[in-house]
Amino acid sequence: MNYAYDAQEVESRWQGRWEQEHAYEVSNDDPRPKFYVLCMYPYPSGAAHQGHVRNYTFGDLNVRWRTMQGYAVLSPIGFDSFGLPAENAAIKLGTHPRPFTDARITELTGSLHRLGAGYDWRRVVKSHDPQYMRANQVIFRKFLDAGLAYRKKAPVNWCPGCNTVLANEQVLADGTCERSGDVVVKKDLEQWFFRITAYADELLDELDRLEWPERVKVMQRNWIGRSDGAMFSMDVAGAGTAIEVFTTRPDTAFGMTFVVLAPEHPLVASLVTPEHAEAVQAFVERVRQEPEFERQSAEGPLDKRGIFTGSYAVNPFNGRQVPVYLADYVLMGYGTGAIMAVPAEDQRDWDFAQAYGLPVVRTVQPPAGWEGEAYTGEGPRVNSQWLNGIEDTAEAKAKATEYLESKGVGRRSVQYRLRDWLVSRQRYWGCPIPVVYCPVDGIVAVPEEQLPVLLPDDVAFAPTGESPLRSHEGFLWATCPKCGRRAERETDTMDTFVDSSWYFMRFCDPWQAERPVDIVAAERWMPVDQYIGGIEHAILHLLYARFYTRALGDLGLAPASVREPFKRLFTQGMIRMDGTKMSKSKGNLIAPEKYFDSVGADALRIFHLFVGPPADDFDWTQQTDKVIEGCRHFLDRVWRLGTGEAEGSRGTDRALGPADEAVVRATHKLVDRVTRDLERWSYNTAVAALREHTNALYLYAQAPEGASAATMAESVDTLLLVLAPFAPHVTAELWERRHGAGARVHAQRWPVADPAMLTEDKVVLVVQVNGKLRDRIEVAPSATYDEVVAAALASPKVLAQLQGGEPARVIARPPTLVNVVATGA
RNA sequence: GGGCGCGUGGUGGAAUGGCAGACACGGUGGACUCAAAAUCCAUUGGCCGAAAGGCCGUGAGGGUUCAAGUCCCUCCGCGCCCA
Repeated sequence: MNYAYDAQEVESRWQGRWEQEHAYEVSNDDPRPKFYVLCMYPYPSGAAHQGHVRNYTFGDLNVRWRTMQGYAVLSPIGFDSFGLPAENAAIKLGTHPRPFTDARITELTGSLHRLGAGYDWRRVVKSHDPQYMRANQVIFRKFLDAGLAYRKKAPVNWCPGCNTVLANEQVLADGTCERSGDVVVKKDLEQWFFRITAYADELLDELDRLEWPERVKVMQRNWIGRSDGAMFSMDVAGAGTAIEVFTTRPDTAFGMTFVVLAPEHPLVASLVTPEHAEAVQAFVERVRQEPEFERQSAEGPLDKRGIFTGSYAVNPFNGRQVPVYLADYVLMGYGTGAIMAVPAEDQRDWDFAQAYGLPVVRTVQPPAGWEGEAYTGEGPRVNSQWLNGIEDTAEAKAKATEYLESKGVGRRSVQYRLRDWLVSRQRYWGCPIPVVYCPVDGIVAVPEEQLPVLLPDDVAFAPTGESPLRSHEGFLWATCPKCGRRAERETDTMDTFVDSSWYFMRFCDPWQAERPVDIVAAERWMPVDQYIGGIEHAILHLLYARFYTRALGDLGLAPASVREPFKRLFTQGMIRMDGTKMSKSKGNLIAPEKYFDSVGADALRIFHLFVGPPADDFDWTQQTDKVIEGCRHFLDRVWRLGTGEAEGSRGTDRALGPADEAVVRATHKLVDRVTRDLERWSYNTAVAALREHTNALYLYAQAPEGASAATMAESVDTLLLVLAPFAPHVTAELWERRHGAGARVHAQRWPVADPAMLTEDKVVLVVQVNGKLRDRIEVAPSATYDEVVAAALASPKVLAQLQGGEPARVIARPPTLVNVVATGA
């Protein structure tokens, strides 16, 4: 291909200059108003892929644009450098994860430089840096002291592929590991947890205040899953024991016709009557083998999924005895592991009742003609004694709860779907949990002055499935900080989501050696004004980071005033190929380096900005290379404008005519369009406006009457200014060529359109008859209602449509539209 | 099963209830050239027509409105989240 300029030469030269000139370094006492732009820091998997390019292009666009608008922009970058792939590679290759990771970071850093992204490289944070590990461990200690970190035995998700436990958030809906795809199994293990549930209400309520995509907020709301209801106990007839149940619908309790327990409920043994013992035991055994996701799914024949225990519970509302069943879909982990079943108002209970021949008692009257099964809508209470007639569910719930409280058998209760965050991982390449187990003192945190607990380098990686820390004598054995006896060191490391839960605050002052977060610097920069990343982090990372920000603030480790880390969030679409996400593990990568070498980084950036709405997924196809070529073609045209090559019939200065004035107006319009498009994240239409203007300037240059040199120069300069955040290298080069050595386009002020120049001197009046376009008439922008109506009714095309008849009605929106309604319409 | 989102030319996509298809990719024609590449210009939703022009057209069907891709209802298909 013959290109108008040498992109590789221009790009590498400007990348060097930005670095020499410290162009995107910002000091914490910069007097300008602050703006914090952050892209989710990458896991260093090697050279950048197209997803990175897209993400960091969006970020850099914001950084450069906001800088030109006069902000002190904090634009840091770091590396999420702990994690399983490095360890798996080490096992496979017989190397160590550290040099492997460091090499990948070097590669990725190279890609980011070649993309031309403007970062404050002094502020780089890496998860595996000893300073960062120390800070992580300091935070862990504080969590432990505050009761936010605790250890308990629990049935946890074990991934046989990763040889470690996983957080609930890392298990997909089909019961497989989000990373390896293996089926996750349940194991009872002692593990470390973070008490994220302590913040459940706040995490839920304050979602409303965030400028985040609605669907991310919905996902978080669902994940937290707050249910308001009541808890109450029911005596078991003749057993001297009671079952505690949680329900969101205490108002329907008169319709309870049975009770269902989770098969692993501790009361099961004492409830089963001798004649049912054998069958129940077999059932419990079978359910234990079922993966949890199957138990929760609505599929499968219900008559195989439950069993009668032989016992009866007493409904405290009406004293009636109802049979007690076990069913696999009731889970011990939610509520109390026991539910009251009201088939009339719950579809799953209805299905169960049908399968086992249990009665149905309606307590909410469905509307006339109701043909459905369970009815969950509003209606008057029936068959419910003192609740009868109440229409409002909230009122009925409150009355039912009051009744339970007055009888001393129950109370109002709020349940969450959200569980505490399991943070232990039985893997090497992560931040060690800084505790030791002393035979006398039990769990003892490693004192702050002994931190960081580092990972030993002299370890052997073998595919045994066991962390090499378990067999490293030097690491394993420690001295109890309290009594000095020999103590065993914790060999579990922290979930890598711990690292990413607060790194954005570390960037504010990564040199702070004493504390994880420098309070003054964080007060200066936080919250992140614009956070950019993938939708796949909608729950995990974004929820953990919100929890951490609050916890650190409450413990005095971060500014208490900062409750939310990310003020505005943008979630970019995925790059897909053949219907799946483009990723290294899928082996369908199209490396950006190839395009850096051919069309250049600016063209690839323009492509990612232009190809569609940034939030939408993009399918990479055979035609994509052509589109990228086209983006380079656009930059070539800008180049020719910038260097004057395109000005074929260069006009001398002369009195400005209508054509020149049209270009001036178009230039103001360009500024207005691009600015508004940047504000609304509509980069594809912004690029369209830039291309449109470039096309217009080409035609202007070739106009037979010639172009005004001054008008041309001014318009091209403005084009370069607003293109500068999109294609930084080529605009930097052209600006310097046009304005002399040392001139910097990115140091210019972002232009502002003159509102007076946004109006046209003529507008097109659209004339419709019965809503159909019939004519276009040029009128003055100041045309009045009467004038446009008169113009429309004078139109021969309108007259032809009216066929001599009178219009029934005329609607006008001067100066652009008239709709003539003919008789009969 | 529930919730949310999305269906627009050959393709990616554009369109505060007011000209559907901006801007591109691809196609077609032309200029330049010995020729090609590159570049530049024109044209490009479908159907009828020599043209002027007309008719149809935003997943399907209905509705609201002077006017619907856009708002409302039903259905179909796809995607995501929760079950």
